[in-house]
Amino acid sequence: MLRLSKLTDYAVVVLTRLDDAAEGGVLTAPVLAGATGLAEPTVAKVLKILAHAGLVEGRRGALGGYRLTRPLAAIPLIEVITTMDGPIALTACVDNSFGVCESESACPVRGRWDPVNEAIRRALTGISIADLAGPPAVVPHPEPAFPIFAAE
Amino acid sequence: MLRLSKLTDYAVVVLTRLDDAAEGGVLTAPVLAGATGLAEPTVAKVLKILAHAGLVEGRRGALGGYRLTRPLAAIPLIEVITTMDGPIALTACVDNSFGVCESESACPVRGRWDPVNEAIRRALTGISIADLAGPPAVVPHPEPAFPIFAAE
DNA sequence: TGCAATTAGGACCTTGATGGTCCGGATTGC
DNA sequence: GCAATCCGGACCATCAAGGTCCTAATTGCA
Repeated sequence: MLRLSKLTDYAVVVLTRLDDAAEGGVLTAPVLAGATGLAEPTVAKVLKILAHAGLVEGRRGALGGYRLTRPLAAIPLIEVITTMDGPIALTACVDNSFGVCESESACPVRGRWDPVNEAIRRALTGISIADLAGPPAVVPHPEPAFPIFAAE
Repeated sequence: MLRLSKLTDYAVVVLTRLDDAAEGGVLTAPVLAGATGLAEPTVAKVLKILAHAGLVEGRRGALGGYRLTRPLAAIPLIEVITTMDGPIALTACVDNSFGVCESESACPVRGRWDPVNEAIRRALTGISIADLAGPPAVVPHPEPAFPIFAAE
C-alpha cells in the first residue's frame, strides 16, 4: 500500500507535541503519551529512536525529559521517515545491492527504479514537519478528498 | 521502509517482457515465467491481477495467453502500484477514514498527510512503465532524473 | 547519602500482511 | 473429445512491524 510504518506517524505527532514545550523546557515520555493519546511505552520507543537520530535531545534524571534540537520548520519530513523507516528504497534491487537478485540477468528494469526513488525523495524533501503540524486551521473534511488519481 | 510489495516489482518486470510479444501475439504465463526467471505460479498470480485491472488481456484455451491492452508508454507507474498495492495512502488516518483513530481528538496532524500523499502521487504520475523498461542504455546515475516535482 | 524520577538500550512476544503455492472450473482450438 | 490455458479462489508459511517489559545509567532533591 506504499505505506510507511505507524512509528513514523507517531514520530510526527510526538514531534509536533514536543514543540509545545516552553523555551528550553522539556517534556517527559509520560506527559507526551498523555498529550498524544498513545501508549507510554510506544512513545518512549519513538523518542529513543528520534534521540538516536539527533532530532530530539534527552535529559535523564529527575526533571529530565525530551526537547527538540531544531525548530519543526527545520526538520524535513524525509528525515523523520528515513529515521523511523529506513532509507527510501521502493524495491530490494536498488542502490547497487546487486548479487542478491536471482533474476538479475533476466531483469529488464535493473537499476531503473532509482529515478523513481529519487522522484519521491525530491517530493518529500520540500515538506517539513511544521508543514504537517501546520496552521491548525481548516481542513476538517476537505471536499472530495483528492481527485488526483481516480484509483479506479 | 516505504517500500512497495514485490508483486508490484514483478508486475513491472512482467509488463516489460509482455511488450516483447509480436504484434497481436500473446505470451503464456509459463513463457513469461521462463523469460523473467520468476516462479510460474507467481507470474500467473500477477497476470491475473493485472488482467483484472485491465492492464493486460487474457485469452483462454489453446494458443491462449496474455497481451498488453496499451503500449507501455501509456501505462503510468502509479497505476501499476495502485493495482498491485492498493491506493497510495501513507498513513491509516487519511482519505476520510475517520472514526478509527483513537487519538483523533488529540492528533495535531489530522488530515495533514493528504498533501504528502498528493506530492507522491504527482511524482509517480509522470513516470510510465516504458520509462522503467527504458532504453537499456546508460543511465547508471542520471542527472536530475525526474524534474516532476520541483519540491518547492 | 539514599531515594525517586527519568532516559538508554535491549530482549521478547504477538499479530497481521505479504509471498507463494495449489486446486477445481471454464474456455478455446485442434 | 482432448489438451492447453486462463480464471477465481482457498490455503499456508514466513517475516517484519508493533508493542510491551526489564534492567542499567543518570540526575535532582530531601
